[in-house]
Amino acid sequence: MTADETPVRRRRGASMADVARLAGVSGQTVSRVANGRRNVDEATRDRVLAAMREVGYRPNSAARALRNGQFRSIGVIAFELSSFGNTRTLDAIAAAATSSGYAVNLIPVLHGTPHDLSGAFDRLGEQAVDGVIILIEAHRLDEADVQMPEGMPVVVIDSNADLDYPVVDTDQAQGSRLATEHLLDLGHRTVWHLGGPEDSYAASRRLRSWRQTLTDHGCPVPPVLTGDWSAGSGYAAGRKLAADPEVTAVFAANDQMALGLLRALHEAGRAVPEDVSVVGFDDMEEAAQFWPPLTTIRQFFPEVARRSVDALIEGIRTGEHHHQPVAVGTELVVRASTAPPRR
Amino acid sequence: MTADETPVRRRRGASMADVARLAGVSGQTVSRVANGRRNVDEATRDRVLAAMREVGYRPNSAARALRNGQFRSIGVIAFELSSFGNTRTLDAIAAAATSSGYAVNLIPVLHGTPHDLSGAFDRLGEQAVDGVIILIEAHRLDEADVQMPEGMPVVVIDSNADLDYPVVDTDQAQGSRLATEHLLDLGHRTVWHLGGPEDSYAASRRLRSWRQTLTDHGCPVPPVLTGDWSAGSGYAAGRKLAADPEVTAVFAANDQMALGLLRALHEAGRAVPEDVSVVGFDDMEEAAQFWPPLTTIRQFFPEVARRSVDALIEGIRTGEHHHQPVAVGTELVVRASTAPPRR
DNA sequence: AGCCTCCATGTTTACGTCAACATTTCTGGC
DNA sequence: GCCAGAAATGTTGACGTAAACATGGAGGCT
Repeated sequence: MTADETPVRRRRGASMADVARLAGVSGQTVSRVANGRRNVDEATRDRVLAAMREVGYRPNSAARALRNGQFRSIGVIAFELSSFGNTRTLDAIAAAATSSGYAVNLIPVLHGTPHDLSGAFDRLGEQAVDGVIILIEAHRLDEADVQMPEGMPVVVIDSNADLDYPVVDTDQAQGSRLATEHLLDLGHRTVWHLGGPEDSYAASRRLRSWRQTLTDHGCPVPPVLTGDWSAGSGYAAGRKLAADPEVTAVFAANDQMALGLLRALHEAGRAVPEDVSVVGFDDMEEAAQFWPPLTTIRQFFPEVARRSVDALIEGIRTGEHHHQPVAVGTELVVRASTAPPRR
Repeated sequence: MTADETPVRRRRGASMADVARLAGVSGQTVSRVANGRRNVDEATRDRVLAAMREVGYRPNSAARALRNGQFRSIGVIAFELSSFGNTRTLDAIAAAATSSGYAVNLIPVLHGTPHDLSGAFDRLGEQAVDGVIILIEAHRLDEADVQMPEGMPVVVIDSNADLDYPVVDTDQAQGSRLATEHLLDLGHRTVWHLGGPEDSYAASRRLRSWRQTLTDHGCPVPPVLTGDWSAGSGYAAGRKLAADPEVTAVFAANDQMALGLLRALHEAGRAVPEDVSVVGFDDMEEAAQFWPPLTTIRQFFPEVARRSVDALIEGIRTGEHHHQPVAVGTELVVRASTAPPRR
């Protein structure tokens, strides 16, 4: 946090005034050219453009933001990029925001950062952003030194839908059902589940839908194993599953845990898919190269990102927001890790 | 790109003037309190702080930036976050920058984006950043619609060292040597290499060092296979390697390609590590859960990020930069994918 | 007491941009 | 050739902040 006192020797760039002087026009005319206004004479415009090039003029976004009262920038609050889904989503958000003319401010959540005394404001309030997309579990925000300034437009990804913010997310329930039914359709008696952390809404919705699907099909509901999204936790859980000969089909709540699960099964000498079928969730790029290649549920991150950015920009524009949550569908990708149960 | 014309109804927040009025002091005193200056009476400070809280005052970063001539924000130009290393680095950069009081602006490089007509300035120039960290191959910048404004401090990660910018990076050569020598030490006659894309400096340095190491040890240098960092390309290359019984040890230029390589070897019925030993590079979190767990070269991304951010801030402060490239060391992590060659 | 210093606080101003309004120049119609 | 109206261009001011400078009062020293 260290507010640094060292003064900065900042060579300011050329301003509109400089361009105006050189082109022999008023600053306002330069402004008009810079903003692509139509009411400027062709010859004048060319002269101004030339002057701009000559002095290397760049609009000062701070002045612009001050004048306009908005930054043309959106903040993305992310906890850990290490999670595959968040990374993909962030990437897609950046692309979507850029194509809409917005910059992206990445706001990491650092816990345990005792905030600097004097300033009574939180980090987010100081950020130069017009709105925020929250990419982490909402409840984590409480632990952190970030709190939502009043009146700041917000869109939430991966959270429960009863928040007072618009929510955009993958349709977890649909994906989960797809995965579970795929295994049941292959003839498995039931499907085990390796869930994500309990404080994740995405994880709990996947879990709920898996349970519901089993119930709908009249299948017994085995006990749930819980991981933390990491491959390591998938391995730990996998060792237990591998030891149980009853287990013939497992739905892991993400691909990374599925990877650890695969390792545990190999180690225990249980063949995939002959002895045990495995389905993941996400369809990360590597999933196709797992051994065996992983059957999984594909998420459409760019779509989620596009919708989120659009909803946020809408909120910024109007100051209002729709409360219908947006759910983006998923797709089952069948690969070699699933097969009918051995006789 | 669509520069949108829709006007925005932006409810401005409280300004210093509002706080000043409420606290019965001048705006300047509020400014002093907000910036933690010492020369303010205790009682006055408390009164101002209370007023701030009451009106929900937040400093306007645009005005601040305009006044100070700097944004307290750094830009990170990244091409694709999908690459594991870049993601980790970005994450670490965000943490490091935040802890130094800088915000992070994510600037994706979108190719083929014809820039909006009127504005003659490039995207980066309009970004509200004091400096830039380039996370992509420098030559890609030429293809993109981003060009470096003159006088903008820059730090480059993963590039050739003869640029006019400070370069911070993992010590690719050292890591590559570690990997190669580990395999040679185990008794392998030589080591094959599955390289990254040719236009990557990191890849070419890993390749060069691998070759040098073999030469130093008097080992034959097998032909190089080239991938594009993706697991899929690792698989494609792996199929060729798996078909050659001469191959007993492979050094893949990153873990993702190593994953594809492992799959290809399994598919071909060649046991790892009994028939073929494999070493990766990166030590991504999943590497420990590959089958078999992958021996690999660990990179220290937080260290790279910390150094980059520090160097950039230094450049922002002084306007100068050191040209000594910074190389962050790596570490060999031995897991189950490597063993002495079968007799 | 007289004077000087230090410190809290106030006043003025500029940072770069652009909306709003003011002014000038052009166009066309009669 | 004159005038209305449109189009091009100029002038003023405000956005919120903080540096520079100004003021005024308390306390210390001879």
